[in-house]
Amino acid sequence: MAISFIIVDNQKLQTSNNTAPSITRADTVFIDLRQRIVEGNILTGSKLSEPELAKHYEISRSTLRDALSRLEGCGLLERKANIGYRVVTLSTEKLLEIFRVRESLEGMACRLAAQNITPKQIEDLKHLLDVHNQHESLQQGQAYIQEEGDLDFHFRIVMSSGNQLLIRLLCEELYYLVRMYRYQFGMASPRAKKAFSEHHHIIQAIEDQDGELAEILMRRHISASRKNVEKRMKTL
Amino acid sequence: MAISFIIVDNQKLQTSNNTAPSITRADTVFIDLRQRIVEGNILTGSKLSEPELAKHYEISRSTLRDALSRLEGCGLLERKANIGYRVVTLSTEKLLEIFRVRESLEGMACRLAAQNITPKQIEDLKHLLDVHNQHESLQQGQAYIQEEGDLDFHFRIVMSSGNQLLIRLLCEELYYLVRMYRYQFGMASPRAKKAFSEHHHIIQAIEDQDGELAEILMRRHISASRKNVEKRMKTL
DNA sequence: CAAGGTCCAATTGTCGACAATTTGACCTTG
DNA sequence: CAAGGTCAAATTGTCGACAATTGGACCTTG
Repeated sequence: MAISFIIVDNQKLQTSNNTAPSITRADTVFIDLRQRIVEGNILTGSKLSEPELAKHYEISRSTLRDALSRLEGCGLLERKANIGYRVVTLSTEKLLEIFRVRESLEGMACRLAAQNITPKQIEDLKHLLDVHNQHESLQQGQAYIQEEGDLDFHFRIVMSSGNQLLIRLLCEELYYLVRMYRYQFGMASPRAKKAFSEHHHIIQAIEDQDGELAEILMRRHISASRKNVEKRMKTL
Repeated sequence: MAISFIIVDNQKLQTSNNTAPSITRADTVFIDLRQRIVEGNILTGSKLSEPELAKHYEISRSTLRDALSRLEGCGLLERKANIGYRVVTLSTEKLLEIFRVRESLEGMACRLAAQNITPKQIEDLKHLLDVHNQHESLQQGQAYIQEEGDLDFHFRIVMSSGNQLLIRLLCEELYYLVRMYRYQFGMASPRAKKAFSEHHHIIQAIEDQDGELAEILMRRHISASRKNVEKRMKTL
């Protein structure tokens, strides 16, 4: 049921090289706040009260501000001098902007993955698709899982690109925003079956080490999602 | 002589909408530290001593840490829990990663600029090229100015894309890293004349509203720089 | 009643001090 | 001499308090 191991894996990756995890109080608050924001438990666009939050977490404002500044770095909060932090406001325009950035960055990630991915990573990707396929046939319409699975797929491809900068920009920043939109806009895509097919073709291109094709396919895949949103936007 | 108005313009853009600039002490330290890091006055890879820096700027550690956390958000500093902040270490591998990301993001920026740019912005771009051309013919070999001018060109195109996310990722984060590499690796490109020609073609495609071509040309332009670095890397 | 000014409460920015952790020197021990 | 332990100095993490700024209620004034 719970497919989104993303955050956990992400954390592990950052600290697995060192001997000690070395988790700090600001870290835990950062992670908890991030989840609350992404899942919409803290309302979009709302202003954060530092005294209130500090009391809630039973920490000092200094520690809280440390966590908040990191959330700003992820693009989940905005800050104005002498006014404070606000949760970013979601909008269809911003969502379309994210699609454009993802289209270019993940296209490149595919191109690089085609030449850098390991056999084991390919097997894992294929296995992931199988799992998704089973879930899909068992309980079709469960768009939530489908969407989370989709992001998991994209996540792994980016990780396989081997480009640390790409990984940071997408997996540690943009994908949290993406998840935030999915939670709060609840976009149950009617593209489920098409998306499966597209994922399959993308993996095939990567396995064939055809980076050029893999990039094109991924860009089309994301572009189709964007157009889907644009279409729905016009009907409203 | 001084072409890099980039930072100033950048600041203005952020605060021009509000009535008050509302500059804070952490802001000034942030900006000053950013410049010192980019220009290499603070050594790459060196560890920052919070007490020392706080004393230097005559501020408290809290204020300093505010500035440092923002620099971490820009990708100029790295932080480890209980150990502290370090200036990022530069490497050819990382530089190549940046080129890959720029290739994809700025390609998209060009595509979008082709459909969103205003006539005035086009004129300004052409004027900028003229200025660069004059500087080039007057004192050829002054690679420093050429390189700064090149980044200025890229900067303006991204600004013309109209995509706020792209603008933030490139103009407010990645370009400071790029400038850092240029200052410290001092890559006097032998591509000066070619680059001029390429810039010209890119502007033409944008003016013709041919987004597809503009993207291809920009990607080639950046890809050529990357290959240039890769070639040099092998000869060493 | 609208426009503007004045004040006070609340919030953010900044500070210095203490607690927890790391680092390195020094010592012990096999 | 190498490996590991111990301890102290230095550094980072965290805290609570004060200063500066903002926001809004209330009042004044045309």
